[in-house]
Amino acid sequence: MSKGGKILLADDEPDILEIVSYNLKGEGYDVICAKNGNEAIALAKLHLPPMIILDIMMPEKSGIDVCKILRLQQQFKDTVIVFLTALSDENTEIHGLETGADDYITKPISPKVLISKVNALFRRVTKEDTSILELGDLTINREKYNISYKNIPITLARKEFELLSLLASKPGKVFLRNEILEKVWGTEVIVGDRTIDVHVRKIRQKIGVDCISTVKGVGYKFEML
Amino acid sequence: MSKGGKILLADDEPDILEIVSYNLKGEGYDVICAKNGNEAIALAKLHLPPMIILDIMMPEKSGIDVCKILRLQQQFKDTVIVFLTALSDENTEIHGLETGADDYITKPISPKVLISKVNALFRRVTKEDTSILELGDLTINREKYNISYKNIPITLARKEFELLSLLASKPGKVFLRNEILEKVWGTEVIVGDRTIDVHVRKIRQKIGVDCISTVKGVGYKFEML
DNA sequence: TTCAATATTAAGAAATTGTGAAGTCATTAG
DNA sequence: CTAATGACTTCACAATTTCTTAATATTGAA
Repeated sequence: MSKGGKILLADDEPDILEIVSYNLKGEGYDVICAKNGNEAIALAKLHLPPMIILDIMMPEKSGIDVCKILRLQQQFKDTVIVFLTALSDENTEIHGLETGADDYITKPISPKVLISKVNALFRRVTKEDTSILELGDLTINREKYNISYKNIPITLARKEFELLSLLASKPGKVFLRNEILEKVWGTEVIVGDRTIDVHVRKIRQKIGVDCISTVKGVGYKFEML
Repeated sequence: MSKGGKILLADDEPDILEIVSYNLKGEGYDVICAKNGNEAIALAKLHLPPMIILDIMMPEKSGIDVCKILRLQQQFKDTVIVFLTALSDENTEIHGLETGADDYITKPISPKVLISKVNALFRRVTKEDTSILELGDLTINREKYNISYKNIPITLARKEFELLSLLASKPGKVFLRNEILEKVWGTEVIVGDRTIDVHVRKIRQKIGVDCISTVKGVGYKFEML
């Protein structure tokens, strides 16, 4: 499942840039790299990423300086800013958080910790309250991960749920097969042509009412009849 | 099923007043109705309800005005204020939140969403019973760090307790494995894939009833069956 | 009618979770 | 100080469910 979030990463050490960006890309993030503080500020203004990871020790401008400068601007009010800091320097860590950072990651960087933190922070900003969808007799509860038709609970497997959830998020809209693959399966996973059909069939079968209609040659759409 | 909470509801449309108050009363709330802004302020001062639902477009004083006025007074510092707003006007929504509202509900009003939000907000205010959770025959005492099933005390280890406590804090909600790791173990600690399962098994074993259900590929949820 | 697109089916691949046993670590009792 | 205990984690593999594929039938738009 593609997360599709942009992350601006700034560090003067090419190795760090390389390893961190590799890991984040593997998680589906869009990574923009900067080699120093000034470049970071310029790219931040250009891309307005929801998350910025800054090394503290950088030429031109330190991560702390960059953070201070960005925080002064309204458009970076809600941006998540994370510092990269050497393990030894605890004072800097504290200093960083006081400056307006949301978290910090200590070097040497453990890919697992990095990913875990980034995911956690990202989830915090992307929390949508679209948890309950009501569509006629059909109720989809994203939080409870279940659906019910005429108040009778129906169990869907993960892919089925995500597929239905996607289609139902915009009733009437036709989702192209590509679009569905990208959002439910992600860009990296390749599956055969018939996979979507099979899932659609299972959903139709389980719900018992045809709320998904086929638009031949185009895609599928959710439609309560 | 009386929750015993008072809610002040202000709207100039009798139909809305009717339908919202009907639904809230059905949930056990005490509803006080006001037909305009001034009446809302007067009734708020009289009853001091823990929650106030305000339509934005009202004669005499708009919901936003009412909110501003109330927020200036110490006694409404912790009152939960929710706006009713027409779906179209997104700017107003934002404006509302900036004015000091806690949430907003868009028209047309879906009873389920309404109730769900009101319950959630009410729960947030009524934080007192955070320490003792009662879920059917299961009682979780967060303060004493122990639980009992059908009045028989059961001893859980710390991680087990925290895990159960987390899941039970939102019955029905599916907690992703990531979410669980983050909240019980923290972002820094990395544990293997099977760790959560093992703890879940121990909890199931000790309680004897399967109150934790697996949502394959997603996570776990608490559910008294 | 034609034919590419979609539906259907069943089977087996793949992924995820359950389980028992064993190992590590810290704390406590003797 | 040492052994014993219990909490926590890991591992290997079993059990289960979910997902995908491939083969065939059916559909519907041009």
